[in-house]
Amino acid sequence: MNLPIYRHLFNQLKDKILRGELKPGDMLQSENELAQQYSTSRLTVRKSLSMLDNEGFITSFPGKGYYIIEPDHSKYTLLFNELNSGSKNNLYSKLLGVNATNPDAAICQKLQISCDHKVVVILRLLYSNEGPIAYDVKYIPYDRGRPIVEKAIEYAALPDMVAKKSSPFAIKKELCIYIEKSNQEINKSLCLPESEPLLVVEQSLYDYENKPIGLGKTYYGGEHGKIRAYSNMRE
Amino acid sequence: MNLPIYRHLFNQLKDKILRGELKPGDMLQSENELAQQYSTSRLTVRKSLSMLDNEGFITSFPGKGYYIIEPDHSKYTLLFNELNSGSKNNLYSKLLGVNATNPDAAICQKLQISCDHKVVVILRLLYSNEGPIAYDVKYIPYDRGRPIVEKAIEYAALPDMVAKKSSPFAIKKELCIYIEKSNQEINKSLCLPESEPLLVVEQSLYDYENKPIGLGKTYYGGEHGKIRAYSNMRE
DNA sequence: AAGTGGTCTAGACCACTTT
DNA sequence: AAGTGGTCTAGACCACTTC
Repeated sequence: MNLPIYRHLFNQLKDKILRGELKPGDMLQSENELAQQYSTSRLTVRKSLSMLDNEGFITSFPGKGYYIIEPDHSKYTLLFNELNSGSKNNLYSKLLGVNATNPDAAICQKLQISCDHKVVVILRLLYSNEGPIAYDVKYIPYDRGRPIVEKAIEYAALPDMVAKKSSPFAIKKELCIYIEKSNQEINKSLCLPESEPLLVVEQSLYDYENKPIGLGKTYYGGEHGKIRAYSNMRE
Repeated sequence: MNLPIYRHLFNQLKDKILRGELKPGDMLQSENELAQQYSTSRLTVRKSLSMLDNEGFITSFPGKGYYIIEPDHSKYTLLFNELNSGSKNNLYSKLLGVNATNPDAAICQKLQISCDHKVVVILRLLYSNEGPIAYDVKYIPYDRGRPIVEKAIEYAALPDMVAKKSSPFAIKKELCIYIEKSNQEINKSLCLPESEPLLVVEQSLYDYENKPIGLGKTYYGGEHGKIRAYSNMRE
């Protein structure tokens, strides 16, 4: 094993917290006390404590000390990629159509453009070996000399479609998950009964100045419409 | 302003990454070079770099150097608390009923208990000033001398209901979001048309040994069924 | 052999809180 | 005044990669 000292101290403290020996509100020993106890330097202790801080277990107040935090039970991590739908490993994409049109008012509003602004609309069907999984629509404002690479249209996820001169880190993303009434064309493409409601994952992308640069709507039907999120302090 | 040195260096590097001056795959200067350039010590430089690492911008390889990461575009943060439904600040809770029963097979399976195991079922209606928002059901296995505080039943979120002797950090949580066919009783409670489908947020809680300790299902109808998630490297 | 990051020491000064 | 965390210095040795 031979863990570094800071790792060892980190594990011990984390363990005490997970076992409930240290509870929210409790104060930790001071840096100097811990350094003495573990026969190490203050810096090494600080390394352990800063890791516990980063992982959301403790916080510190100058002149006072370190305290166990009240955990935030409402925070989850959600992994979403329309081309990599969780459980299904082998997800394929089939291009149904591409065109530049004036979309309806709701889409224009979300993209913060006027109604006469041209928008590239990309329609795709996502399917596995067992059949269709989802119907996918992208709306990308057609302007600013932002080229959309041909290859990307069929096989790329939205963030990669709108990849720009600037940094991929500068993109801000939002998801909104909701039910949409059945849509004749989509339900047909997904081999679903006409009246079946669809689970929509709507993905909005914004650039560095918070301008919308892309909107994606992925429609899931039946058993495929399960979006998962998780939260775990233990790992 | 008078920022500490490590903060200053962190901001400068983060800025270069966000502006695209440093792209994924690029290598950073070495710790020693940066320390010289900024007339500071290696430790101070390392502090800046470890912060960039923590925030997912860079990674390092011993003997090689620091590299800009390819950002993970599929990761989102989702905030969910059945009693604090995002936009609506004032959310009230009305207890509809509590009983100990044997729930159906699907619930038993999710709770990993046999079908004759008693389960506490808590039914609540969540509403704002403008009317009902959601219908909420909790299933809590009735055993192990886990007391459920009376006050908690009406006004607590699931993680607080199953608060235990052990630590609140030890709980593992999962969410699953999906559509469920309309339910006569629920739709009526939510003042919805009989046939309206419902958006379900299913919350599973596990203890330190990965044993299920609680299951919550929150049913949203119509306009209230919008679950949001976000991702932002810029903040 | 030289350079890189990973770990660690033994100090120092500061602003802050507590007594 | 004494103790706390926040910042910082100037070293050191190690394992690793590159040349």
